[in-house]
Formats: sequence, structure tokens, C-alpha cells
Amino acid sequence: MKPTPITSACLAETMPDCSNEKALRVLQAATTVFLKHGFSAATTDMIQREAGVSKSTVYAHYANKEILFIAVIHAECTAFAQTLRGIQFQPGGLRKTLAAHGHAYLNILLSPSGLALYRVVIGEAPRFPELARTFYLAGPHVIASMLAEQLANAVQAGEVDVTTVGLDAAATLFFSLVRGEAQMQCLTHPDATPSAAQVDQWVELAVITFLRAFKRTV
Amino acid sequence: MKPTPITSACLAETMPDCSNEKALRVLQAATTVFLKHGFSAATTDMIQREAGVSKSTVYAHYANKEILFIAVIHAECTAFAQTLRGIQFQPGGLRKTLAAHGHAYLNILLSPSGLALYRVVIGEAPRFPELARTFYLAGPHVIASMLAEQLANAVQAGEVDVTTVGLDAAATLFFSLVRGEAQMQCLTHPDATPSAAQVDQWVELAVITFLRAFKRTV
DNA sequence: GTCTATATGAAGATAGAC
DNA sequence: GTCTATCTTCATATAGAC
Repeated sequence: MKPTPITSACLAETMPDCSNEKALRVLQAATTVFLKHGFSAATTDMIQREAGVSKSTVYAHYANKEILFIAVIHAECTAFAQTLRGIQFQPGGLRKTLAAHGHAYLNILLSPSGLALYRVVIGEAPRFPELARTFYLAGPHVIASMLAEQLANAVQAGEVDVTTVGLDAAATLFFSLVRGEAQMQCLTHPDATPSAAQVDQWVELAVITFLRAFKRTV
Repeated sequence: MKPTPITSACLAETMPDCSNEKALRVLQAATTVFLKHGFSAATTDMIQREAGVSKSTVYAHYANKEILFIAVIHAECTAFAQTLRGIQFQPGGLRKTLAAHGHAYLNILLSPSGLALYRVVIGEAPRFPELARTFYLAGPHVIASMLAEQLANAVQAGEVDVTTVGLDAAATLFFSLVRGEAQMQCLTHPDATPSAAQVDQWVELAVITFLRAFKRTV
């Protein structure tokens, strides 16, 4: 298992074939179908129908089902990472920073497409290991990397003391707290949708715990 | 989303058809195949071959592929829960209790079959929501319930103060810390196997963080 | 590039002998 | 109950016209 140091990692940008308008429609339809059914249960018929094109149009742009799947997941991961990177970190002390990051991450993670992407990527990881690693870099790695930078400031400001575990580990631990029960509940209760209050509660518990563990008692 | 209070929940015991020896072989073969390929990619041919029986023997005991899948996951969840319940909690203070529970949970969770079961259950949750909830009760819920009982002792002994979050939430938070990065890494890096030292490190980080957050500073 | 029509193979499930 | 052989359906992918 790799140590996987947290750096400002960059996803290999995937350039979906946008030469033709139809190619994009196929990609979008494939995204819908694959996220809904997973790789194996999805059929090219469903994609073809969802896109409103014929079978050979699909194959004109994507050599086969696997390649189309890879294109879909790559695009989703890229979008995922972009959204995470767009998080605004308003100044206002560590508590606010943690809450903001926690909320932003959970909102993406627990969204229908966030959950669906996780399900598909994790479920198909043995068959598509590259995609799984791409997902890790685009999601958990990116967000932890961002928080680690913020934590560095907080350390310098004397707000926090993470010397026992280190900056990167501390950031990772915070997101473990945020994600933990929230994601597990949503994944295993696919019919229920968490209330906003429930999400607030999950974030709040993570923030409380993290601050109790690492806040500098001046 | 349900509050899901932590009680000593009990799984509905599934009685696999053991009337005949062949029925058990089919179930075991199906377990192997489904955990390896998931529901959709697995075929009844694979199961039939793995079991060394003919096609109609499979259908003689299990009406169809879905029912066989349900039987497999139920059995795995039951075994999972049994193993968790078998954890010995040697006395020796909170730190030891936490480390013991963390290790036991991670060893099961990160085992090949533990990861495979998680992948399959989570991936197929939209299609088999009942199984997903069964999994939640057999895994995260059971282990958190057990730790919550131990924490109650620690609270009474004055070792720990969890009044800000509550007993159940504290137990859940601990396992979020334990599971978080460890499971994410293993799920997204299916080719790599974590070293024993790495597992120790994950548990240690969780214990350190939890104790810093909730240990009573006498 | 895009369509209709089709080839080819495989998967789930069953029939009927023993 | 268990087997071999088979039925039916459907999925991936291609051929050939426009």
C-alpha cells in the first residue's frame, strides 16, 4: 500500500470527443445509464435509446462499451475534482473553514450523482483499477490536499497542533470523520434521502471531534 | 434518513438449504463467483462449473439468480456479524479496548472477502436495498453497538467524557476514523495489499485522535 | 457519419430421461 | 434430485445503403 503523499495532484485531462454534437449526446446518455445501472447491467441499447441515436452512431465514436465507460468515468471524475477545487474558503477561523469544507464535500458526496459514481467506481474497481485510482485522486485526495493547505495556516496562527499526526494525516482524518457515517448511511439506505438537518449534524460532529482533538488550548 | 439508534440488533437468521450436500456446494460456489464478479457480471454457468454440478441442480435449490444472490449475501452478512461479535475485549483500559476493536474491525473489513462483500453490496444496493440494510446492521451497526457498551464503562470509570456528542455517536465516530482512509485506499487500489505496519498505523491514528478528543484530562 | 437490418454469441431458464 | 440437451431472449458488435 502506498503512502500516497498529498500534493497538488493533477488529473490527466480527458478530452471527450466533441467534434460532433452527437458524440456529446452519446457521452451524456452513457453517463446517465452507467451511473444508474453500473457497467455490466447497462446495455448499449439503453444508451442508444437514451441518446436518441442509432447503434452505429455509438460505435462510430466509441470503439466499444468499455471505452465508453472509461470516457464516462473520467469525465465525471474531472467534473468532481473541478467542483471540489471551486470551494471558496472564506476566512473566519478554523471552525468555519472546517465546516465549510465539510459541507461542500458532503453535499457533493451525498448527491445522487456523487453516490452513484462512488457505487459504480468501487463496484467495478477490480475490472477497472485505473478508474478507481483516478477517482481517489479526484475526490478524497484533492479535498484533503486543499484542507491540508488551510491547516498549515492554522498551525502557523497557533490555532491548532497536529504535530502528533502530521498535516496530511490530520486533513485526512477530518474527512474520515465527515464522510464516515454519512456516506455509509446513504449507501446502505438508497431509498432514504438525508435531511439538511441530518447533514448539518454530521458535519457538526466531525468539526467538534476534530477541534477537541487538535485545537490548541491557549 | 433514520436516526438508527444503536441497540443490540439481531439479524434475521437465514437458514440456507442444507437438506442436501449439493445445495451447500452451490451456495459456496455462488459465494465465490458473486463476490468476485458482482451480480450482473456473474453467470449461472460460472456458478454451475465452480460447484461441479449441472445447471438444473442449481435451479432445483434456488429458483433463480436473484434468489441465489440474496441467499449468498445474507449468509455472508451473518458470518460477518458473528465474527464481529466474537471479538474478545480484554480489560486493560480504554486505549487497549479501542485498539483491539479497531484492529479486529479493520482486519475483517480489509480482508479480500470483506472488501469484495462491501463492493458487491454497495454496488447492487439500488437493486437490492434490503441487502444493503442487512449489511449495515451486520457490520457498522454491530461493531459500533459493541464499542458503545465498552465506552459506557469507560465513562463510568471517569476515563472519558463524551457528553458533547453522546455514547452512540462517539462509538460511530471512532469507527469512522478507523475505516475512513484505510477502506478508501484499499477499495481504490485493488491491486495493492496493505502491510501489517500500514494497518497498525491506521488504527493508531484513529486511537490517538479519539483519545485526544474525548479522554478525560484528570 | 448516420441509419436499418442483421450476424453471432451468450445468458437465464426449462424439458425430459434416469 | 440430477443430468444432458435445448429453447428463448437479448446483448455486443458489424454490414451495407444513403
